[in-house]
Amino acid sequence: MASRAKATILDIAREAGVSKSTVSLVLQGSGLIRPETAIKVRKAIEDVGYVYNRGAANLRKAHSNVIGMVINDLTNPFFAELAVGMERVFQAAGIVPFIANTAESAIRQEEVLKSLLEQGVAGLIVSPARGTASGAFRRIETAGVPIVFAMRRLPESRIPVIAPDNHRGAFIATEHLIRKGHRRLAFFGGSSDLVVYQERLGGFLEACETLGIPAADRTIVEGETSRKGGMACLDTALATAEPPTAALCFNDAVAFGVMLALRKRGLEAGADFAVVGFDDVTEAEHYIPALTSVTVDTAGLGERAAHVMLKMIQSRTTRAEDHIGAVSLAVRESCGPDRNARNAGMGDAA
Amino acid sequence: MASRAKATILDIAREAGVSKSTVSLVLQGSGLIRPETAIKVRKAIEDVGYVYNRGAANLRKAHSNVIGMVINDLTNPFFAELAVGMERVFQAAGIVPFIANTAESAIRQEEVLKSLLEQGVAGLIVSPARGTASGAFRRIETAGVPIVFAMRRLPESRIPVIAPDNHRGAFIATEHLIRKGHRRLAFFGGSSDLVVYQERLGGFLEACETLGIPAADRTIVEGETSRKGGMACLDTALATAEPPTAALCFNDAVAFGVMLALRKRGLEAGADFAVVGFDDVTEAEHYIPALTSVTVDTAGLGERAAHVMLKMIQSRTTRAEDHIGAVSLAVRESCGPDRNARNAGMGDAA
DNA sequence: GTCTATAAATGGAACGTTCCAATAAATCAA
DNA sequence: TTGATTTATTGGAACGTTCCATTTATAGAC
Repeated sequence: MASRAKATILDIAREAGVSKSTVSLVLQGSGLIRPETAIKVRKAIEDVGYVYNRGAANLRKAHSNVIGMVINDLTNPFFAELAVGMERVFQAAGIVPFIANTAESAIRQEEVLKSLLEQGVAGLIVSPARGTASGAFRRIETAGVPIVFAMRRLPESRIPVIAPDNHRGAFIATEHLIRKGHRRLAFFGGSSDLVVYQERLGGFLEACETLGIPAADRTIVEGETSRKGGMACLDTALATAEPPTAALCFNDAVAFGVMLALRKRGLEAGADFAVVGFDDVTEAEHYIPALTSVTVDTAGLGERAAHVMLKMIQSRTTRAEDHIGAVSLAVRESCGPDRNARNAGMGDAA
Repeated sequence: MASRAKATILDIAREAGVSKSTVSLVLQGSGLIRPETAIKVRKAIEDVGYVYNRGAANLRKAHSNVIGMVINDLTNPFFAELAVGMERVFQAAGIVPFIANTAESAIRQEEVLKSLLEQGVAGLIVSPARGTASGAFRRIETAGVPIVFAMRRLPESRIPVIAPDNHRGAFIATEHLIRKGHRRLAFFGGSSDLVVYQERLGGFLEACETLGIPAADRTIVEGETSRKGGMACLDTALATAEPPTAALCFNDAVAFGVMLALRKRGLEAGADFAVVGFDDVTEAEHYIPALTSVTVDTAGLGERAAHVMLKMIQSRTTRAEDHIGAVSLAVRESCGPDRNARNAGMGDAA
């Protein structure tokens, strides 16, 4: 059925009895072409089953309308939501973003970035993988390709970042736990090689400091940012001499893991141990018990990142301002009623 | 910092004091080049900050090493798992697949496919959006681009499909419910414009037929394939004169919704109403109560699809066999103990 | 020494577009 | 009619690669 070699602009020209330039003009929707000619050409395009060769075109015009979106963990619904937010604005701009997953591997990330660059992307939105080397984006910067980081940043990079206010989010969540009457607090999950971790842990520590929780009453357990990691964190923490009564988790996945581990021990989140998550994925409010979590407006940040990218491309700059999104606490069931009211002082001996 | 115009193969040639052909050969790892020359060239490549222009290359060689993955709902963890399975095998083959999301919109899907085609993809793995027109892939077929469907198929298309055995999955799940003693069964969620729906519903109906559940005791409620859809289905079903005591759900998202709605009514999945899901996403076993679900080995199907694609590209064919994956039932808590044992006959009066 | 065989490197055409400068056709003013 | 202006259309060079056919250098056989 299909013709041997794929049709080109010249085949169309021959078919329609015009020159290749005319066809090109029609393809670009130029107003310089007489309507009847345009119709004739469009018909020929249909007839020969033409598909536009963007690679050839880019050779001349060098701006490619492809935007790459590099995501560190596609199976985390949080990032899927981020992606969806971005897509909304790109779609409106007539752009199809290509998503690539790095599965939290710096090596894979390098391959992915290389491939995207070679493809001639117009811009890159990246949530860097854990353990990304500090120079990993040098190549991209010198290539002059606009790039923005979403959700995560690199230690000393000058690349613009779109992210939630992690410090404040952790602060208000911790404050909430303390106001509920908890005196021995934990911070679960994540690892210190992530800037986000430092920000969130920083907020936690500042709240402890400000509201009078001594260092001795803080338990910090690093761990994988997954359900499994959360389960391990709880086990570790409860094995200590003076176990915490509440935990702020690095993200919701960790929090779900903690709640799971609690249930395995016959304890219940809310009643026996307070749990707060971070990111507020859609699942959080449907969980049993519903998870109290720091809302970061994921899709909104995605939209924001996309807008910034569009602006950078349009103004052919490689610089942009950071954007730190507002956060709030969605209070649900997983940290239970006030501890003071229920059994004041229990466990405050230390 | 960055040089004005981006470096090309000629800049490298000048820098290294060789011809452009030599540089090209080095780039392709040809053995015809003297090692010392190759080293010299590679150094020059570094020095000028060269990035390979795959578009230009494809203009000559016309096979592009890009594979597109078109997915209908990225926020469904089920599809994310599918994507991850595919990535595993593509990565091993040194290919970076680009993922694009259609968000279940046929219009968006058309844009996405067009863009991918223009980019010159070597192949396409597609999970078609709901309501895809029957001719939507004609263009791609005539362009001679290999394409396979994953998870979903189109009514009368000849494009190879990689999917689980939906009919059998639904059959064994239904059989399980009947053997547990349920006599009034429901099928929740999905809509008849999806072939998958017809397959799953078909398995449900065949099991009912075979095991003696009369049509009058079957409740079929179509609905969105989401939590929300599942909640609505339960409400509808329980409002009937002779409500069902068990339901097979179109997928896990629907099942989660059903369990949520049960809880809202003070009922519990397992004890008061049996729920079985389909797809067995990782969340299923962590849910409370853990969801009984039809396991389809999502990641495995993803790998399979990727392998088939690779083979098609390699043998430059556009045809391949369908692959129907084996399924099994992961029995967990959401359909409770045997109904016969617990309170035999209750509700069997009708 | 020359002659052949092999190894290494090269020039040039081609790929499918875009876009500039140029041409051809149509319209208008005088 | 002639020239000037506007409207439509067109040829050709350029974009950055690959790859074929050559050329040049190196080595081996006589």
